[in-house]
Amino acid sequence: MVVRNAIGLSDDEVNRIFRALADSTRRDIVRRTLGREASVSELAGAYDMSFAAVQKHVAVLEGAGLVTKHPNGRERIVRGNPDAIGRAQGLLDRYEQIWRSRIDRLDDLLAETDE
Amino acid sequence: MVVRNAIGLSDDEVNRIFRALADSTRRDIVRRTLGREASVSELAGAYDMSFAAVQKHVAVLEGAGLVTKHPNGRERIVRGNPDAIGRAQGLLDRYEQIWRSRIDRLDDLLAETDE
DNA sequence: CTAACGTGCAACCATATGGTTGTACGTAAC
DNA sequence: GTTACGTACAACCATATGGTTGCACGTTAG
Repeated sequence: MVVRNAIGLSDDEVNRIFRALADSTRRDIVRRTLGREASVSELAGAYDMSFAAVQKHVAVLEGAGLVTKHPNGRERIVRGNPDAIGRAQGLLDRYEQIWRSRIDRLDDLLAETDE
Repeated sequence: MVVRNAIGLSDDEVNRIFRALADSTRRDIVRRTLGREASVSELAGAYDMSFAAVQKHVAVLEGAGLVTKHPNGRERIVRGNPDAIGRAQGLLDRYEQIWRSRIDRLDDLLAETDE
């Protein structure tokens, strides 16, 4: 059985999401395609690297669910997926909650000391 | 000159933050040490891998600013750093903003069509 | 003082990652 | 129909990553 967290993502899916975001080129592709969809070759033209390299970056993003690819004639249209961003935010939110609960426990300790 | 984004982090710093979060063991260390600080060997005892491996994971997290390490006798106390989590959230917020601004532009288009 | 503990670090290994070039193939344009 | 375009994919390479073991060294306990 695959372990899933509260957000409904497996550990592996979370790994892929953060891994995909850990590269400047890929973050830029997400930014671009969230604002306005683009074909793979259109994206490739924007970076100083081979078409195949950009193609790989898009594949990594697609594997993480951060973008989707839709065939359109001979082109593949890439669109940023805001849902995946939301899921990543949800993950970070949980860390903040843990931190807050720690603060609460510290407050409890102080309250006890006051008694 | 190092390029910095609106959050005040260089591209490289952002890479390190997401890279550090792209590993289940490291995310677990962050969770643990956000809730309650722990020594490196205490952490090492919690995972089925060598002390050195855990030590490396802590080093990666420290390099990303996600945890801090404080000497205490012969131990090193590891604490999760909630500020770094907040910065990562700030980054994802910007993506959401881009998405929203896209929606706004689409709304504008529709509004024009309605006229 | 000596033994045990906690840590840091180097060397090593297998695999993953990020890039390249080259080839093949469907689609569009002429 | 032929040519050019957009994409996919394989092979290859250098480097990064995630793990190991072994050793050195400061600190604490007996």
